[in-house]
Amino acid sequence: MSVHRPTGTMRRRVRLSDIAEAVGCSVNTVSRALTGKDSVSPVTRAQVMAEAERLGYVPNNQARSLVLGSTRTVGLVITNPSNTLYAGLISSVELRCRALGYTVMLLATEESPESERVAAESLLHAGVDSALAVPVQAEAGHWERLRRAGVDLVFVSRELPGMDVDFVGIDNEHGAYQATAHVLDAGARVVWAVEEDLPISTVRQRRDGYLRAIADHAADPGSARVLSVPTRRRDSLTLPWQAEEAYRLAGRLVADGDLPDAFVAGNDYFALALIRALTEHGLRVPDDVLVVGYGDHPYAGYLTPTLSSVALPATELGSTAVDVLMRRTAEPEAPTTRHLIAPHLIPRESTRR
Amino acid sequence: MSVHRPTGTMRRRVRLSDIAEAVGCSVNTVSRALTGKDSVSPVTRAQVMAEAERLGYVPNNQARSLVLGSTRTVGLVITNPSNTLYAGLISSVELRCRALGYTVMLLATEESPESERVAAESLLHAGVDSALAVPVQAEAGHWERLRRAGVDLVFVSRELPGMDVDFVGIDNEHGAYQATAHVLDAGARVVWAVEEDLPISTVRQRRDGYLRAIADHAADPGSARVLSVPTRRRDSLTLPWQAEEAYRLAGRLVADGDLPDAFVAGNDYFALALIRALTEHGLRVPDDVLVVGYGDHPYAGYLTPTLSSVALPATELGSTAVDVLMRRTAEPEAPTTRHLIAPHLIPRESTRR
DNA sequence: TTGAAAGCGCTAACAG
DNA sequence: CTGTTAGCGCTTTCAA
Repeated sequence: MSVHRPTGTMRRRVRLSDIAEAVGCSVNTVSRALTGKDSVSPVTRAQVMAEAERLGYVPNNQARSLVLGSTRTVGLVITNPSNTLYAGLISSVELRCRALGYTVMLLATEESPESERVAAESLLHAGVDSALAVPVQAEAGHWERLRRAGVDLVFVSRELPGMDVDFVGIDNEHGAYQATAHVLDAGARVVWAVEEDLPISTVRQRRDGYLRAIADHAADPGSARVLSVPTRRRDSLTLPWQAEEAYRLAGRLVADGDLPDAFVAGNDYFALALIRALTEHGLRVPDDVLVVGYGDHPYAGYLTPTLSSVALPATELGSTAVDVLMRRTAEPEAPTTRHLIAPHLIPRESTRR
Repeated sequence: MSVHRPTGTMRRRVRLSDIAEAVGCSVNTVSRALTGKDSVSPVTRAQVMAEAERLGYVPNNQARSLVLGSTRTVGLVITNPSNTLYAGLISSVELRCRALGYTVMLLATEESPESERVAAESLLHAGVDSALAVPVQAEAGHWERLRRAGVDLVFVSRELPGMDVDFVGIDNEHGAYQATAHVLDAGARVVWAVEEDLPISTVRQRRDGYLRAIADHAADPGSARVLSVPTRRRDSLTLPWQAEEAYRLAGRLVADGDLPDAFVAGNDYFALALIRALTEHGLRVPDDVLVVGYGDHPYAGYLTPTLSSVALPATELGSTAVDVLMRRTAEPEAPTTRHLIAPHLIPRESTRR
């Protein structure tokens, strides 16, 4: 522990007027020179630039935002940064926004409607120009209010039924369809789906995809069954989601001798937990039961057995979302759009017969 | 696709003067009433509050920041949001900041020094009051500049040698020591460490811990060996870090018949890749070789074998970091502090003899 | 307790 | 091409 001392001189922040004084012109001219307006003589501009550089001028964004009426900030409301998909989303959104000269204000809701309402409120206070949100999907009042306040909004990953808002998501129906068709192709006759018990659009879409694949390909469509895993979060941020619950679920099924030929899991955590539970009861994957995951966690290719899973293009999701947001800002009256990005199945050992 | 229409009236934002007019007092009185100053009569205050509520007043933070000279924003500079530890950090920092009335501005550097410099610049422009950063650890010039501009700074997770800055991190030396001592206790005689080839403090600390444990407990200290895995990122955001490289490394070792009794991995990805490579070559974990991971990924308890790993308290890391930051802001001249949070080993099957 | 006036740092009109 | 003037919405002196 040493004594803290501000390194160097802790001088007052440089303002336009400082440059103006140094150069010998008006504040206004400095402003125009710096913001690249053409109504400045080359020589004056050069002087201003040089002086700004020398003085280490950093524009005051508060002042600028105040007069311009725009903060060049986009809000990013995420349910859970620890979810691989959303972690990737955060990265790509930040990257794209920065490239466009926007700043990202991050809010995490942890799947709590209350927290989400507060988050929307924060966005309003912060004066963001626009926002990207993965809605918790309980209420929509705060989102409506945000838009009414002039904040452009785009929903990502999950959509809110009644709301006429741009949406960028993943084609989960297709993803689940692929996964299901895949295990059916691999010879499974009875295939069950395991999903989160959250009332969100992604879960519904996956279920639809699963059911459609069963209807299209299964020998006995009546064997379809959707198991719901309790996912109500109890506490923490760092999470084995409700892998624990999926694990218990599988344990019960095995104990009851009630098993399908294959499981289509709603996420990789579930898949892993299922495999673990099956393995502990002496069953083998893929020999006795096939398991497909969803999300293609970076771990998937290194597990034993390696896990077949549906890869979700997080990066594309994020960059597309930002692009859509920018387009919306540019053309507020344009028709609402809906983008679905196709995920793709990556077959590995867990479904190999 | 339906036509986009701003829901409801897209009215002008409500200002203090609107409230003042409605109530019949001065703007100034409204301001005092709203900010809880005591020099306002109870009745006026009530009127103001009511009117503000009715009109849906939202303070303009740009204006407020401009005059107050504070944005109540903290910058959070992270190398990689997809890293489990940092994802947890993001959540907990956001949570704590929000509770304190601060907003989080997120920047991701992707381990690039150049990107980090730009990030620091962005913080300056955005006018954050303070910042939390996981430094890439190449240069420090931009951090110095940030502090000189009056931005309070706290390094998280990794520290920068020469800089006299508050630090909140994990006691990796201790973590690696525990992991190493654990496998030694479990009967391993030759234990090797596998680390990332990044020139960052965490890697160095883990190596130190490993070496100290070997010196303390190993039958043959000369058998110590530290393997470095190339981690230079080539492209993407979604990453199996360089699990691939670790996998190759292990493959080569097996091919050469050059194996220890146990591996102490620098992260869980490495551990998983090692296990996979060993398994593919007919070796078994833990029967033939023990493997300990680092980070305790939520998956760890569901792998086969379940993975022994060192759990890192991400939540505590984040909340402590914010607390330290706030303390620094409150007392700019206080001595620099250094907090180390203890991680703890979670023994599982991969090291069970 | 309240109001008038000034100003945070910047940009946008409008003259010159 | 440049300077003057005004004002973004808010808080803070300072009088009344």
